[in-house]
Amino acid sequence: MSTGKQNYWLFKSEPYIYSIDDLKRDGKTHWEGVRNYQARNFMRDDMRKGDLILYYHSNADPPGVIGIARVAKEAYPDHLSWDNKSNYFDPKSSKENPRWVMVDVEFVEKFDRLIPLAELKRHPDLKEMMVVKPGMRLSIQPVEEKHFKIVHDLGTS
DNA sequence: GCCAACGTTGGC
DNA sequence: GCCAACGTTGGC
Repeated sequence: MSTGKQNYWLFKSEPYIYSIDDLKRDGKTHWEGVRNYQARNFMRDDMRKGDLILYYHSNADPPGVIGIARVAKEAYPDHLSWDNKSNYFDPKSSKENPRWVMVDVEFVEKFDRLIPLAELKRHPDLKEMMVVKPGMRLSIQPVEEKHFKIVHDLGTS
């Protein structure tokens, strides 16, 4: 899957924990605390610097895509996983043998409006997009280029 | 706040 | 290696 060409992603974040406005303020952040193997493998194996990200607000009212971010640094060990004072501590991870990784993400743009999940579900050309599938909980998802472009257009037109 | 869907853990 | 119990996610 990692072909060297640009890939596209969707990152979920709960806005009251870390919203796109937080990312805009910070400019760049560590995408910390991913503790799901599928999501980790995407970060570790397929994510490249410059990949573009649909920034998704989950557990929001309504949930949906609110902007664009970019991969600023490729996967490296998540040091919080061996920090026993962190919420993200995992006793099975160590400095010698890290189990989890994170990437750095930078702000690109905030949409003029949030594109609600319901609107994505309704869109005839987004039926195959992962995020609209029932029961899809993965917090980091690959996105097809054509889907990325459609959602980007919805957010900026 | 509910709860269905899903992932992980751990006893056997 | 099965699978029940448990914890988490996240839309509603």
